[in-house]
This record gives sequence, C-alpha cells and structure tokens, in this order.
Amino acid sequence: MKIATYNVNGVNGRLPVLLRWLEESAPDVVCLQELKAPQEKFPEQAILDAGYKAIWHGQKSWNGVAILSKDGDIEEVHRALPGDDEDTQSRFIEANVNGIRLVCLYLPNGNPAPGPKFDYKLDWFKRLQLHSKELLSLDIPVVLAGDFNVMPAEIDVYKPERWVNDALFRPETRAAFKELAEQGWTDAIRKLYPEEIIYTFWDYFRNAYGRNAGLRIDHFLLSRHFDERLRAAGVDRHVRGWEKTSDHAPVWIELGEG
DNA sequence: ATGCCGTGGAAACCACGA
Repeated sequence: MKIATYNVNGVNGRLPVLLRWLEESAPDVVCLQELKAPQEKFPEQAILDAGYKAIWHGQKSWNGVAILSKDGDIEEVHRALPGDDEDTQSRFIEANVNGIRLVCLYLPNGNPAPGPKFDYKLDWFKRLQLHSKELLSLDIPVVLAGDFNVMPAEIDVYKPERWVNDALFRPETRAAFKELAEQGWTDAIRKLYPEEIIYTFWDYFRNAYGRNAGLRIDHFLLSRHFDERLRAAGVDRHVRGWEKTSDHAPVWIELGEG
C-alpha cells in the first residue's frame, strides 16, 4: 500500500498538477494540505473521476485538509485536533482507511516568532502530543502524515544557520517534534535514509528549486506496528519542477503486509 | 536578512505562507 502526503497550496488552482501526479504516482491513499477552499468548493467530482473517494475539511482562503482513497472506504474519526474548541482553523482530519488509522495534519507555520502565532504553533504541538499519545495507547497501526512545518534536524535545512530564529527551526519547535517522535513514532524517511539530504519544500523565489535550497518539513510518523512493514519511502521532487506547481513536493511511503 | 513568488478573496490591495 502506497500512502502519500502533499501540500498542494490551493487545491483548485493546483487541480491539473494534482490530477497529473495522482495518475502518474497512483498512491492508494493521499493526505492533502492547504486546500485553500471552502467546504463546498472542494473539487470532489474531478477527484472521483480520477478514481478517488475523499473526505475533507475545508476553510475559506486558508488551511484545509483532505484524505483520498482509491479502494478502501474512508471512515472519518475526527475533523479537528482535540483539545481546543476555540480553534477554528481546519488543519486536522483523521480516519480509518485500509486497516490503518491515518491522521492528516497541517501544523501551524508559527511565524513571526516569538509572538501569538508562535504560541499557537506550540500550543497546537502540545495538543498533538496529547492526542498522539492517546492514539499509541490504542495499540493499532497509526500513521501521522502531513506538513509539520518543522525541520527536525540541521540536515533538513539547506542553510541551517539562517533558520535558527525561524518558527520552523527554533529550538522549541525542534524539541516539540523530538518529544513527539520519542513517544514511539518512526520518521519514515529518516529510518530508510538516515544520512541523505532530502527536501520536500522549495521557495518559489530566488530559484530555490534550481539551487536545491530546500527544507524537509513534510513527514510520515509511523507507530511501531510498521517496524517490519516499511518497504520504501521517497519524495516526488520532479513534481516541484512542473508548471503552476505547489512549493511542496509529494512525499510517499510504501507499506507491506504485516 | 529579505515574502524577491504565489494563492485566494476582496476590491484594485491585502493576508498569508515558510
């Protein structure tokens, strides 16, 4: 089973790119972030025509997440990260699909830091830690996938010294990601490629993609149930070179049977 | 060091992103 995560940066503006990539890559399950579309403007028919059922949590202008599935039904479990009824940003959706509990998340950016946006990011992280711990206690196969807006280590940044004060790389942010991972989650890309420079995002300007000035911020965290099931993982980085493309590239994992 | 590009929505600019 192939699972992918892709921050599309506008699901309608990006529809041709998304459909082209879906056909080429043919993932079984997909997590999308940054739909930038209200609930009723999600391109459900085009996605159905491409062979995918979908559930989504839209929002006008910003955020928005979706889970797509080619074969198995999608049984929604949550459409908000528990822990704050006041949080109206659509950054989280969780479902049972193909025998897996799948969390699709779009963690807040947090800039400028320090400030209220950074506080929101750290608070969101805390809630995610609490919820993730709960998920681990269920002792079922769980995948956390999405745009975490964190570069976990220096190897994940083209010029780490320039990012130390950025909300995506500040010590508090990296510590929060480390604390989460240490609950018992495996960073799929790093498990298979512990030493390689692998990026999932390149800025639109200053030819960042051409210079490979990238960041690794889109991640798969796997519960221990997948220790023997992770077969492959990668980034479809060529998609970042397409016309009218997102600033993120799709990331994927391939899982075998238990 | 930086929103230099790009999207969406509202209103011919602004908020936001990483």
